[in-house]
Amino acid sequence: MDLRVRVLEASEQLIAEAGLAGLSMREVARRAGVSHQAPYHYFADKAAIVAALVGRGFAVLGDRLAEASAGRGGIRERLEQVGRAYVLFALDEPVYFRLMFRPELTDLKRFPEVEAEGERTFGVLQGLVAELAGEGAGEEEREALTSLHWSLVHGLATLLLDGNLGEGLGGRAAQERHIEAVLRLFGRR
Amino acid sequence: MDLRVRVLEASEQLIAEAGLAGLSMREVARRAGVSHQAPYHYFADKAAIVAALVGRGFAVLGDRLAEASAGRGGIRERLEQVGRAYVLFALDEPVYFRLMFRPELTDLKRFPEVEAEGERTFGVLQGLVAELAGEGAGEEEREALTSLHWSLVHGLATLLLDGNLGEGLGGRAAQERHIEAVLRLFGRR
DNA sequence: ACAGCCCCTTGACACCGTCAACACCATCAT
DNA sequence: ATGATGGTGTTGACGGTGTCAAGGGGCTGT
Repeated sequence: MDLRVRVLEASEQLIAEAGLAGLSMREVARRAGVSHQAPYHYFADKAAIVAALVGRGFAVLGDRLAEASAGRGGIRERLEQVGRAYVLFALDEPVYFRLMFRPELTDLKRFPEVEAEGERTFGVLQGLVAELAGEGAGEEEREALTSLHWSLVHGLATLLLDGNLGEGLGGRAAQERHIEAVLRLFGRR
Repeated sequence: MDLRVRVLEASEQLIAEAGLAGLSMREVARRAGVSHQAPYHYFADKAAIVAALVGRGFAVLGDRLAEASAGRGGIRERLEQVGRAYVLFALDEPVYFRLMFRPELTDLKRFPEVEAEGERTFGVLQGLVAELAGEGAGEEEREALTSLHWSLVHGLATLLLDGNLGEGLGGRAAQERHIEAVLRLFGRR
């Protein structure tokens, strides 16, 4: 099989096992069954591996958000669907989600195509918010409304993922109920 | 001067200059003007240094939140003040803020007193939200309301800090205006 | 004078990311 | 058929890291 994808898969698995700090070029090579330099034929350096994973993450999240936003219902309902999809993505794919928002690992400016993928993903939310704001809204208000929605789901996702929202939210079921409660509260406005 | 605090200050400065990934035990020792093993007399390992900084960060944030929550005005106004203080803390002390929510660096369970400091800090927000919810509210609803508020400000802080909210928010002034706009939007409910 | 402790140093080890040089092997033009 | 080429992988080295182990020097209390 293509070494390139083997490297990516080994990296993902390694992070899942040993955490972000445990990602090691040499261990990845070992798991892929090649010498410690082989991965360098496909990735310029460690940051490039991370960037590739981040790109994948953005793609998957983008798809999920697009799917959620394409559902039936009014703008508010669809926006809530997108928010739910965002938070659930973080819980489903903790490795990707964490990687995507850990700028000290990648400097995405070095990888413009990944950055572009990120903006495409973000665009889904942005478009929906613009629709909600209506034609008459000024740019500033639209931006604030976007930040409001994004901040809420992003904050909820990260806090939940890092276990900061109390120990009562141990199981997946409790987390999902909590997400629903928060979204419902937010939607009542 | 106490080597312990010199180590902490060198660490903080080093992170500010070289980023979280740039924090190195040996470089810290070098900057403190001691041998590479001297810091180990005060900190068991690298994670212990980070934990000490995190504790400091929680203390400072806790003070700021307490101050903000003690102002005049109704619950809603004070809650907004607390939210503002939270986001501004992230912008004022990016090193601390980032450290505080990067669990792969510390495993706070190893440092219960730091964890406790964090919970104390969190308690400020929690208390205020409880007041807002009123006596009649159930535990679940109170928790959801807490998460709602915390998620919003936490998400806003992290997205702003990582430069994810668009390039137009380069300067501090623009950031503060944006924060106000988002908080105003959120408060209108 | 001497034992003990605190603070610190020196030295080693395994591991890391990455540069440089080389080996293999399929492809392809001659 | 041959020889050059280029993609794919190797081995080896370098300087850096975190941390363990051992020792050293100067107070302090006896």
